[in-house]
Amino acid sequence: MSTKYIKPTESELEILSVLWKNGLASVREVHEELAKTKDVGYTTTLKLMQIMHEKGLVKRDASVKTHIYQAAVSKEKTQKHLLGKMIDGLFGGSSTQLVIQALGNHKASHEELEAIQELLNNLKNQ
Amino acid sequence: MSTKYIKPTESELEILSVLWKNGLASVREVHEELAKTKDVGYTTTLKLMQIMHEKGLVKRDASVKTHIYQAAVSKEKTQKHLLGKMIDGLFGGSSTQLVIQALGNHKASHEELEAIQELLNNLKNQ
DNA sequence: ACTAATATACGATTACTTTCGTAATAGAAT
DNA sequence: ATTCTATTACGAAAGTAATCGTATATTAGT
Repeated sequence: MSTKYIKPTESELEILSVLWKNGLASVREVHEELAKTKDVGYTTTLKLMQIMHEKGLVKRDASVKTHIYQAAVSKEKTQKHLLGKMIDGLFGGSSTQLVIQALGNHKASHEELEAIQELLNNLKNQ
Repeated sequence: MSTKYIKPTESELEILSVLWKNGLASVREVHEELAKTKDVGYTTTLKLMQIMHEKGLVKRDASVKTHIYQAAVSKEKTQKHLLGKMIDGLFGGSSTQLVIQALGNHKASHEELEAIQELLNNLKNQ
């Protein structure tokens, strides 16, 4: 039995992204990062991170005045969940369809294409 | 200048999926389909489809008693939009990262792998 | 024409998300 | 110690999404 997966909201995902990049961060640091691309108040970020803590999406060290947060859910698992949901809901369960769309619409460098080629070779030889 | 993209909500996406599959459908038909996997009332589906009509997500023929709906947004464009958003938000802008995740986590048949290979070859030769 | 069945319209409620103001608290500076 | 500053806590409001009950309208059957 695994604990229920909690789907982060969009704003929560933004915060998780910062934490995944930084590892550890105070509310202030997360907020500064968000403020670069978004017009939002400090207490809003704070509140969201508190809610995320209640939900178990982040952990925090509250032993010091300025609480230090970190993600409690892994980037990979979250990606996997949301991707799976998208594949099921939008691409009829076919990851291939999604891959084709993704490759078709977004430019990839030669190195990236090689990386995919390698993965593809592995999958073929199974 | 293009008209603003309207992001369908999750429930709206479910309805769009039915319409993309059926082409044309009444509220009743859409509802029956949703009811297979979801516990929801008829008027809820109706209301959602009315809202979608206001938003321009669906078209309808209201000249007959039982209105006939169809999607007003294409599956491909919607996929592209949501995929792009996901790549930017969750995969650091790298479609390759997403492709690798997708291929790694979800089984693909030999035929599907070949289809991807072909696409890959095309991309390489550009 | 009347009744039953099925549809739409619409408002209200509930739930969830995001927002921020204000108060309380802790630490730093003087 | 007092003041200033940065932080957390908390509650409430605003915004968005989903739900459904009830009223109204339309059609088909008798």
